[in-house]
Amino acid sequence: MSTGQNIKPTESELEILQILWEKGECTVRDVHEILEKSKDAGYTTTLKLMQIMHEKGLVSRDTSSKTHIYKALVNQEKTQQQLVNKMIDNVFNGSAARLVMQALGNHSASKDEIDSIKKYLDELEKK
Amino acid sequence: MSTGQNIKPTESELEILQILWEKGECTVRDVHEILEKSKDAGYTTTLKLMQIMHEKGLVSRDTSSKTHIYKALVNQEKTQQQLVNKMIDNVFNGSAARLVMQALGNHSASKDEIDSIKKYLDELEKK
DNA sequence: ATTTGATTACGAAACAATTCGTATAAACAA
DNA sequence: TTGTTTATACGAATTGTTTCGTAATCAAAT
Repeated sequence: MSTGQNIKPTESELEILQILWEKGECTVRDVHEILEKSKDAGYTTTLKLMQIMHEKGLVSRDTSSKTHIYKALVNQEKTQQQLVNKMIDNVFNGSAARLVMQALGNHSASKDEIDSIKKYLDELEKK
Repeated sequence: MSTGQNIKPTESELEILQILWEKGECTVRDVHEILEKSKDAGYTTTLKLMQIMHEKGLVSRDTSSKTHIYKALVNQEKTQQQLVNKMIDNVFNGSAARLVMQALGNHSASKDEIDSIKKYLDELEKK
């Protein structure tokens, strides 16, 4: 039971959100240039995606100058939370613990990572 | 790098795989009756999905009797692994730790769950 | 044998996501 | 001004997913 919108970015949209979350404000070209490195798509494709994201309310757009400036409107953590919860339900039958173990098992977490997770668990347990 | 197939079940396919993983062998009706509880779709929809899954090699099908018997062909853990890795990349910028914390943060893990995760982390750290 | 019920097969519609070609407009340089 | 470059807008093709109606098939009951 959440008060917020129901966000469901597609995969392509998520790629773009990632960039916007990191960079803050971006033009289409900014985004496209980063996207290009890992993906093979034309400029107008990126443009169209970002326009659609704007229609959906995922991003804001400043059109005061010719080159428009985009910014993520959805919160990174909230979005991540939503996607993780969905995956827990959808893929791990509701068990957060199993997801966690699966995540750590393969993805070879570093010792530092493991320690920070432990600390986090301790915190969590106090409450 | 990975030797195995590249599995990418859709959301509906995942729902069905969940059931097959739990139940083992199933007819379309078996699956459909379970699906119906949480979802509103017709019988032939479920049938069609399972036929497509068969074409894709996600499930096996025994057609020796009129009522066909389906079984998951893709491994549960491997599939989960693949999806989690994808999410780590796609949503958490490569940080497993962040996914873990996000997963535990909200989804109100029980004390038991937390303890079992801690134990798991200890094991992991020994290696 | 005929009817009834349950099953699979097939095809197509409805919808959503992705991609890109082309048109148009603005900014800028010559 | 005129041409070049860089934007956005728009529409449409393509592909993938989900849904379901209808037909054909088989088995079991009458």
